[in-house]
Amino acid sequence: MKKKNTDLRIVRTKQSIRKAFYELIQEKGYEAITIQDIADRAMINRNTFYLHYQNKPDLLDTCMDELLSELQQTVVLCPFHMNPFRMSRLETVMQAVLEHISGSITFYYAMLVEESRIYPFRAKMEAIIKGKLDEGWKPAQRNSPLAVSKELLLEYLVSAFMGIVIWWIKNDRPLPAGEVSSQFSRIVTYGHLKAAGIAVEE
Amino acid sequence: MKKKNTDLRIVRTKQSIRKAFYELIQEKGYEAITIQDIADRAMINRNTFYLHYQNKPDLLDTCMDELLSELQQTVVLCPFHMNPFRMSRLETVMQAVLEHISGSITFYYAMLVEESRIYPFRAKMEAIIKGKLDEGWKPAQRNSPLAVSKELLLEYLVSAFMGIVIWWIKNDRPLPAGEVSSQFSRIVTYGHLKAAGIAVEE
DNA sequence: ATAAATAAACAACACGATGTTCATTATTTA
DNA sequence: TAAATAATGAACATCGTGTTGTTTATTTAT
Repeated sequence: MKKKNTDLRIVRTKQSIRKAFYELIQEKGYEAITIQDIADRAMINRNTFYLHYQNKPDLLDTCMDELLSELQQTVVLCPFHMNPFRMSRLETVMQAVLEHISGSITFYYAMLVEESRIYPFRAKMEAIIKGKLDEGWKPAQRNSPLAVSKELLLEYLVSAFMGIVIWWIKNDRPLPAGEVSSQFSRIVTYGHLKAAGIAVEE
Repeated sequence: MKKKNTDLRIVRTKQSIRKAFYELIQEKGYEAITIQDIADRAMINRNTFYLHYQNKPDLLDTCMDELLSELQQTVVLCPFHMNPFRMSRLETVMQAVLEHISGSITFYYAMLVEESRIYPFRAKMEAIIKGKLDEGWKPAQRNSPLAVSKELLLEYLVSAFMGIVIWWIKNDRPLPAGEVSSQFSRIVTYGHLKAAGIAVEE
């Protein structure tokens, strides 16, 4: 049974807060926002904010969960084959995600891109790795049927690289460095099907 | 010409601040640290902190740059072939990075893992993607010479996936969603060499 | 060795944001 | 129409920040 906020004052206030928050996030970034900012923009008293949310992180959580549950829906309902071209599983999911994101691009921008301005460590580290991987590219072969943009490929490599590194740190270094390195290298080089020895429904 | 801090008081103070900061970061996380915390731990007056650093982010920046310039050194000097087994370029760099990280594991943990507790959006989104990709795995083939751990492979896929998504958002959607999806899918499936039509020195 | 320079300590302050309390006013629901 | 409750407005204590003086201790230069 859903607790329904039948009182119009409540839904109206919550809406204004949410709207103000989204606007402010893209104007000055999450960190710089004060409760007073939100109250001013939403044209409510600052106390009223505390009537509905515990604090700023609480509001953020609510917004995140709201949007991510939409994403969840989008992804869960995502069929294995969604069109006549028999797109792969990954391709299908990726496309669905990108299209969902397009509908709420400013919030996703704030959450995923702005974030790296406040915690620039990951981005700085990525830049170093990227610089190294960027050395020694050979020019693309002409008319290669599979050719992808260099920029995209480089981003792909660096992201996977960083992801594995962070996974390794988070899980308290479950494998020796040499083992991780060689497995990573194999996946990158041969693709996930061959590398894994795993069959994935395509 | 290097500006040398010949005054022992300065180097001593800076060292204590740095040490205190590193300790506190792993004890309570960056966000929760106050200047007073650092001053107490370093056994200096709070004002003395402001004599050397502008604020907390400034101190963080200094520490980051210090560590990342070490990483830079490690990576730049990283030879293309570092051992008789003819490791690939990626493998070599990965191994060097992991070994470097092991030497400062607590700071890297704080910067790369703890971060996601403060900005949990990316992690939450990753979990959704991971859940979807985790469906429909087939068991690994026995004795596959290239077999890698499922956990590592899944992390690899999700990280690359998220990296491309963020790249796409950050660069103001430079390609249509369908194009990104199909290129991504190709790289994952066929490996970067075939997918790119690019020869990379191995 | 001594004097000038300066790092560090100590106290005080203004400022801004947070989160809470309480009385009052406005709006909704019964 | 009356009771319930959402919203307002003012006040307050608390905390962390960053700054400004003054005094003490240590280092550097003469």
